Amino acid sequence: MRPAPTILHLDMDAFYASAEQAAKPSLRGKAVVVGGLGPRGVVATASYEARRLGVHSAMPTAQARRLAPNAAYLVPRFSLYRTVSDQVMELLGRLSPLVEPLSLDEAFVDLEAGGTADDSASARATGEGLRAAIRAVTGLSGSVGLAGSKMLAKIASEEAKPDGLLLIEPGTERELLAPMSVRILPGVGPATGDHLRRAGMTTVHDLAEAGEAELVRLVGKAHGHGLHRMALGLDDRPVVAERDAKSVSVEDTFDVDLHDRVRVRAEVERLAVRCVERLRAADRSGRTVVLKVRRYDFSTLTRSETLRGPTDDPMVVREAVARLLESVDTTGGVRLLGVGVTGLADYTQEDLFAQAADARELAQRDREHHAPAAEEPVPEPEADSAEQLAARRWPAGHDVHHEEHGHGWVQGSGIGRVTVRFEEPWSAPGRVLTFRIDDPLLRPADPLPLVRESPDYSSWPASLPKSRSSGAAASEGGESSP
DNA sequence: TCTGGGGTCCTTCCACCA
DNA sequence: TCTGTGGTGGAAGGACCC
Repeated sequence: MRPAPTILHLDMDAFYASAEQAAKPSLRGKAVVVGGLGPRGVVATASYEARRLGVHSAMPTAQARRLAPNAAYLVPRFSLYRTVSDQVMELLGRLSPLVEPLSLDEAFVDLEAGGTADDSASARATGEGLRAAIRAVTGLSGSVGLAGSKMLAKIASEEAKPDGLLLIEPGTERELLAPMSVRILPGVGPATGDHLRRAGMTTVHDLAEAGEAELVRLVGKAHGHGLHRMALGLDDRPVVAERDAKSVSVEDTFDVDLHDRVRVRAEVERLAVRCVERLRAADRSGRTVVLKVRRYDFSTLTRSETLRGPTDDPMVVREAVARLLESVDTTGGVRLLGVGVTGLADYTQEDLFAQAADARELAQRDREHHAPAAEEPVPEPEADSAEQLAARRWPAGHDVHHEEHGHGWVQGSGIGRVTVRFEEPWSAPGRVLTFRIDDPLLRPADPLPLVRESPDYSSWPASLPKSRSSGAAASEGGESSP
């Protein structure tokens, strides 16, 4: 029996950029690029207006600026996106206990498990209801794909974009997939795509025809087997609600390559502490410590060390990465450093005190053999320019509050000045004023909700929404917009 | 042109052990 | 005792995803 199309895939449209446009009336209908704004930044999301100019995610921001010099360039505000994401996920949770989030803006839902759909008609109605609910509650649009499997539901939502819904009727999968590029299949990226193309396979039809043995020969056992099944439209992976993280890591790309070995070591230890903070915040510990180094030529290497038991002790992780760094040649320069912990557990081993002592002893011996720590020159912090200081204090796109002018956001900063546009998500586009970066009346502010009058969806999806005036507009102080 | 950050999974190689 | 074999765990790298 063919499965009913009751796997739903939701994908919010240009999520970060749309959230920024919803928060900033003056950006609606304009090209907006959200991503890293430094010399080595890349685009996280581009609004559809920016996409028309050729800007897309993962593109270096410098290249995007050449293509779209007049676009608004903003740094991501994850706290805002997480708030909106929570609202969306909460709505999905009403449809089924089986919700599998993939990221802040994407999730699978098993509608049949939730009893909210059992055939094409009910699935379509639920999908349309969901899109309306998301728009009402968050002010943003999402695209919905419905199919009998995760793979097809995801392809459907991709095809439905932007702001649409597509249901793939059972029985039509192979026909639909056949002419599509192999790149549509999950797990086929640039490398595998090239590999397959060189073997003469460019469409899903080509893969289905090639047969499993040939695909296994080309791309390996696990991948080849999966690829062949997907090319036939077969995918029985279940929607999995809870997924435990398997690793925790932090990494930094430096605006300028690091050459000073002492500075490299200091950065690695700083990352180790940050990594452990994250680990502890998640109430986890880990056994394998990983150091990642990307060199000046973009070559990347990793070094790892497995401890006797899991740890969440910053000292232990710091010392482990310092040992790992010893085996890495950093002459020529380092562009990125990362520290991660894998082999996660919910406990730490009692023995770890001993382990920490061992590590300290090792480190001590190490120092005795090398230059004593106390005599190591402390890396001189590089002097920040006034522009860097301003950009750090007033990041582009972040909310601010001015005692006289009310709520606004940073449009730009530099040379001791910060430019603010005063507007709220529900106001008309506002005016722009410039202040000194140390203006005492200006301070950073929390994002405002994107929707002022949030309708009551508390009994959704069982009944139609009733209008309600919510506390969503509780802006600090409650000033009206200028 | 010049490539982020946070993850997952797979493959290969090697050492160790029975 | 020597040699082959198969399993397992760790290390390293690569591809992919959002």
